[in-house]
Amino acid sequence: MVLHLFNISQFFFFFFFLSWSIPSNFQLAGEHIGSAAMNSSSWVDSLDLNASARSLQLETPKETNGSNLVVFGRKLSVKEETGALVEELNRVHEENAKLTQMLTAMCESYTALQSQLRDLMNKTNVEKELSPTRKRKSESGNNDNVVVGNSESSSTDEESIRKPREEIIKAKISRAYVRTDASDTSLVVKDGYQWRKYGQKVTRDNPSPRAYFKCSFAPSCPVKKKVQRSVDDQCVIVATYEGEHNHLPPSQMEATSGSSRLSSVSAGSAAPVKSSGPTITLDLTKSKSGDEEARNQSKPKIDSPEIKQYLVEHMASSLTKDPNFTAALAAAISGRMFSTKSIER
DNA sequence: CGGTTTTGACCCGCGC
DNA sequence: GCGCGGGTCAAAACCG
Repeated sequence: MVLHLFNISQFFFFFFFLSWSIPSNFQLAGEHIGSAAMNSSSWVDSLDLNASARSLQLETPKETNGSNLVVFGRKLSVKEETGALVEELNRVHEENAKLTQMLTAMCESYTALQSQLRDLMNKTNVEKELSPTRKRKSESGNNDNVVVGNSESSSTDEESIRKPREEIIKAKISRAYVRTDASDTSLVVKDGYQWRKYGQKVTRDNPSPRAYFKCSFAPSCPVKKKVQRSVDDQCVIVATYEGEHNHLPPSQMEATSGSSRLSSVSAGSAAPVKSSGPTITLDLTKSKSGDEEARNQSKPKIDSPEIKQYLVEHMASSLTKDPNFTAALAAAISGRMFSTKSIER
């Protein structure tokens, strides 16, 4: 019975710890989610789950001590327990702060590395894409964005009047390169969003067809994407995104189970068939301010109640999937029921 | 039955 | 003006 009391206190301690530690972590995730993309929630999960597991583990010796006191020592043990919990809480909080600090440093170095990589890829891409002859205006428009969107400011008034909408869209063009199996003919890039294919064309400069997609939330969401295999390397799919989503991904969980994924989600976890190697993904934002755009895309979203709601739900689902947690929860609840019954007597 | 994909037709800008 | 080529539309087919 006392053992169950300890369990229930662990249970509440766990939630207290969770509610204390989560906001700081989430805020941190919000600061860096632009660079870390969708991975941030996963480390938040693992961090908290590990911490909770550790806290449970650390308290197990007390159970044996408490069980010796049985009935008349209950009040005393609860007091001791409270003191120990406060102590433990302080310790865990300190540890959490340290971890947060480490994480911040890690995220900063990650961001720096990513920007370096982006610069490098932009350089090589500009060299590569400026060499072939450009016939179509739409493609040259993309290249204008490669040259850090100079055309937007330097373009003539006539042009801007003629195609104002296009200019706006061009300002938000980004590209993603996804490595897939060459035998995989489907032009599917799983990026967490749902797309509706509305056309396919064989272009002149590339034997492989180009597929045109609109966001499934269209017309409320104006985002489009073009997907085509690279001329140089048939294993590489080039996805060109136009515009910004004004909503959350329908299911970010689905995005992690695809054959080829955007962002740096671990490549080997759930891609049994199609991926021939590690998925190399580079978000080459071609607009004037690539980093700014990435931040703008992420920052307002992480602060929005939808994201918070999603993270809470994600957290809850992760917890319920954890057998240790469910076992502890069941034990705690049953323990609570038994203890209250015995107190009533 | 509703949503998605396919695919030929159409539109539009550009170069000649 | 005409042809070319990229982008889009929309009806039919397909699918769960």
